[in-house]
Amino acid sequence: MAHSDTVEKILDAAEMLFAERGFSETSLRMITSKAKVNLAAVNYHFGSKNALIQAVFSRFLGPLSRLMEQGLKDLGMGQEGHPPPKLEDIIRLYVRGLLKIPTSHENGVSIFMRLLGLAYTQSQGHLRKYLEKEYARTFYLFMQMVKQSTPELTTQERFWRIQFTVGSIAFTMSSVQPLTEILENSSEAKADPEKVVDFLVPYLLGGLQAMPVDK
Amino acid sequence: MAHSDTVEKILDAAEMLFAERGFSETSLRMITSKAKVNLAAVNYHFGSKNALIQAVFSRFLGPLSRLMEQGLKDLGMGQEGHPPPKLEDIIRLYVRGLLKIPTSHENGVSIFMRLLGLAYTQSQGHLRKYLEKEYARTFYLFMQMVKQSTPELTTQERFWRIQFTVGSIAFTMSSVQPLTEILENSSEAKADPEKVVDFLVPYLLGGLQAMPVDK
DNA sequence: ATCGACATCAAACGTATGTTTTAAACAATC
DNA sequence: GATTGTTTAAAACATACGTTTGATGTCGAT
Repeated sequence: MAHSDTVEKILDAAEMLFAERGFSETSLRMITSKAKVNLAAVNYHFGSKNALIQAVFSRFLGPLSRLMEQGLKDLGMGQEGHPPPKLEDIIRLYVRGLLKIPTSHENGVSIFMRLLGLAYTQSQGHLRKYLEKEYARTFYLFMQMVKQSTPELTTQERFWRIQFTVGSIAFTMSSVQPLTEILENSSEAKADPEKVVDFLVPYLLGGLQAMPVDK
Repeated sequence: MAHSDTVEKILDAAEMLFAERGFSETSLRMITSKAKVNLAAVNYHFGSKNALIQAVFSRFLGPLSRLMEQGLKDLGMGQEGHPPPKLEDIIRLYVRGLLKIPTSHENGVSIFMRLLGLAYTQSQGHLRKYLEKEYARTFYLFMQMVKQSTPELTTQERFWRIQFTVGSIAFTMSSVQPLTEILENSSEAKADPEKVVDFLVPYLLGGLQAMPVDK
C-alpha cells in the first residue's frame, strides 16, 4: 500500500535513539536513516522535531495512563465504604504497570524510563510541562491514593516523598544499562530490569513509610 | 592586569547555564556573552567545550571529595577497634557536605545536584565515566561505610539501594526549583533546598534500612 | 625601551542542524 | 481513470554551532 507504516517506523527509531543519546544529541538524519525513510518524512508527518518528541511520549503514555486508572479503580479508588488500599499495593500497581507498557522492543521498560528521566532533566522543562498538563489527572489520582494510605504525613512531606520516589525510579531506570555494566565488571551476576524492580519496591516502601519529620 | 579572572567568569557562567539548560543546549556563545568575555576565550583557556564541562565539575568535586574523606575519617573510618558508624551519620555527613559546597552563587546545592544529574543522563556517559574514574576512591569509601552499617544486605541489594539513593538525591535536587513552583501554586509555603534535605534524610534512611528482599 | 609571552578581540571557517522545496513515483478511493 | 494522500529522492535553505586564525593589546622581565 502507498501508506505504509512510515509513521511507526519513525517513532520506533526515534524512541530508541532518543533513549540512547538524548533529544538534542539525536538528529533527524539519524532517525530517518535508522528508520530507512526519507528525511522529509518527519516534517511531513509530525511537523517538527519537537512534535515528534511529544508523539513518542504519547505512544507510551496513552496506554499507560489508561492502565493506571483502571488499576486504581480495581483497588477500590473512590468506592464508598471501601477500605483504603495498602500503600504496597499502590506501589506494586504502578511498578507492574510500567513493566506492562506496550512497546515494539524488548527493553520497553528501560527505554521508557530513560525517556521519562530525560524529559525531566533535558529540554528546559517544556516537555515536563507538557507531560504534567497532559497527565495531571493520572498523577492526581496517584497522589490521592497515597494520601489515603499515609494519613500521618503532612501534605508537604508527602509531596516531597513522592518526588523522591519518582526520582528513584526515573533516575535508576534511566541508567539501568550503564549500572549493570558496572556490576558485571566488579562482580556478581547480571541484573535485569525485573530484578531491579524487586529490589526497588521494598526500598520505596521503606522510604514512604519512614517516621515523619517532627516539627 | 592582562590576565584577569576570565577563567573564573567563564566557569561561573557555564555552571549556571549548564544547570539551567543542559550541556548540548548551552552554546559557547551563550556562555561567553553571559560572562562578558570573548568567544575565543573558551577554546583558548580550556581547549574545547567538553574540557570546559569537565572543568566545571572539577571545581565542584575537588573540594567536595576532600570534605567527604575528612568527614569519613572523623566518623572513625578504618580505625582499628572503632565501632562502625551509624548509617544515619553517614547520610547526614554526605547531605551536609553537599550543602557546604563552595560556590559563587546562592543556589550552590541545587546547581551542583542538577549538574550531577545531567552528567548521568546526558552526554552518552562519557562524562559519567570521567567522574567515576576521577572520584572512584571517594565513592568506594562511601560504599565501604554503608557496607559496615548494613551487614544484613547482600552485596547486590546494597549496590542497588545506593543507586536508588543517589537517584533520589540527584533527581530531586535537579528539579527543586520547578517542583517548588508547583507547590507554591497548589498550596503551602515555599520550600527551600535546606528544608527539602530535612525531608530527604529520613526518607533515604527508611529505604536503605528497609527489610531486605528474601530469596 | 624593547622584547616576548600571554590575553583579548573581531572575523571567518567548515560543518551539521532543522526545515522547506521541487519533482517524480506510488497506491488507494471515488 | 482522474483524484487524493503518501512516500521518495535530491537539493537547497538559513541558521547555529564549535573551532581556528591573525591581528592587536597588555603586561612584566630584561
